Parts: sequence; structure tokens; C-alpha cells
Amino acid sequence: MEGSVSPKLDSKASSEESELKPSEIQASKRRKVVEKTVVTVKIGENGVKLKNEGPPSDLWSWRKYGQKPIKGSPYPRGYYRCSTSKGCSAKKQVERCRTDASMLIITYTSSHNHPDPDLHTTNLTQSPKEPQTNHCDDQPPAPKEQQLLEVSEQEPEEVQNEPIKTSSTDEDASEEHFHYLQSPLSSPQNIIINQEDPFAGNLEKTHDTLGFLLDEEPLSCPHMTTSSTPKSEENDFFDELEELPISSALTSFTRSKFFDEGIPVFPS
DNA sequence: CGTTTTTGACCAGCGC
DNA sequence: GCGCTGGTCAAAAACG
Repeated sequence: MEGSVSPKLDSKASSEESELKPSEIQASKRRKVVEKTVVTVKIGENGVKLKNEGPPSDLWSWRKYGQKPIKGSPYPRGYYRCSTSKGCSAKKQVERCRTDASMLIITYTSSHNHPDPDLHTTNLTQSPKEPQTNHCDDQPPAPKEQQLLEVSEQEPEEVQNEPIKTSSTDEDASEEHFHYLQSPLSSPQNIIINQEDPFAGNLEKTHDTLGFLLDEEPLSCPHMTTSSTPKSEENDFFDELEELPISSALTSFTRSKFFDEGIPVFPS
């Protein structure tokens, strides 16, 4: 059925192409230029334990539809699709940073065409935006809750395993401790989320996250970093990797970005 | 029984 | 034009 591939790709492509922005799409036309958001998550212990905890790793349900080993990286990349909504074309790729085993690189593609389950419950009345059609990003319903974020122009992954903490003080970021790093190289937007930071508090996230965070240690696990990572750890990581060790905060924030059209402008 | 995960194969885009 | 890599689908199996 070679013909069957066309339709599916077509539908996907058309959907994505419609929303992607000419200036924000990936520069490298490796494949179909689509809207991609790269999120680097530092999985201290939070993420790892996530699966053990009750709270879902994501506000949305993701269904794994494939996994492939990436050249140059000892870790495979998992491909997930949003299963929360049948017609949702949101996808995400999860892989581990080859330079830092404790870092997860999640690449979000497309956006959800349905309200966030969690927020939905809360804003149920205010955002009855049903998937009337496919206009998901046409209407930025998401309030600019978390828009102020640290924007830096550095490459997170290329650097050492040292989490880039914009010393800008961050505090400005009184709103959150998320660090957005734009990567002019290939990704339109790189977001670094240091879960080790007590960011969740400001993110109006669900108690689930907090609870799970609190349940775990404040952070840390310096001994398990890169080169010294034992094989068992690797395997274990894979296991976690597939579990989507992402906190709801991350998702929520990502969602906002998508719906908001995200990605605040990067002041040069 | 329904949903999700796993694995292999196929296809498309890009580089050389 | 060929080869390589990445991305997706489909079938089967596993799990709740």
C-alpha cells in the first residue's frame, strides 16, 4: 500500500504547514519544516520517579508509536502522539541528551487541537473551545499565564552537563524558573526546564507535580551523570524515558506556548 | 475487551 | 543515482 502513505502524510503536512510560521520554523529543511519546540528537561530524580508516582507525567495522554536509534547518540528516540484526543495531531519526540544522560530532550511538534485536560477542568466554562475544526492555534485561548521567561542565547546541550542557569537572576523570573534557550542553529526555540528548581510553585501547576516533587529529594544526583553512568542506569533510563518523565508543569507551559503562539519573542 | 507498547519494515528527504 | 538517517505505520503482544 504505497499509496496509503500519501494521505496520512498529506493531512499531517497540511495541518502543520498551516500553523508554522515562516520565521519560526526550523531553518534546516531537513524534512518538512514544521513547528517544533525543543524542551530540555533535566531529570534529576523527579522525572525518574515519575512513573512510580501516581500523577501522570503529562496532562495529555501520549501513545508511543515508534522508537528509533539515533545516529551519534547511544540513546534511542521515542516517538509519541497525543492520544487524549482522537483528532489531535500533537506529537513529541523524547530522547536523552547524548552529552548528559540526565537530560531529556523533548521535541514537541504540532499543537493540540483540544483543551488541556487539567486546565480544561478548571477553565471549563471559560474555554469551551471545542475542536470545531482544526483551528487550534488560530485562537489563543490560553491566558498569558506564563509568558515571562528567561531567554538566553546559548546552547544548552552543547555545553557541559552544567545546567545553564541564566544568571540573570533570575529572579525576574519570579514567575518561574524556566529557562528558555533559543537555538539559532536548528531549533526555533529551545526551552530548558530545570526540574531541579522549585519552579512549580509559580506555575500554578497541579498539586500532583508538587506532591511528586516534594516526595522526591530536592535534587540531585551528581554521581549519575554522563560518562560514569553504569549500564544498568542506562537501561533504567530508557525505561523512564519511555514513561515520559515530564512534569505537568512542563506540559502546561508548553501548551501555553503553543496556544499562545508561543514562544515569546527573543530580544536580541 | 480496550488501550498501549513493542518491533520490523517502508517511505521520504538530504547529502555526497 | 545511491546510500544514509529520520519518521511513521502496521501487526502482534502485553497489560489493566
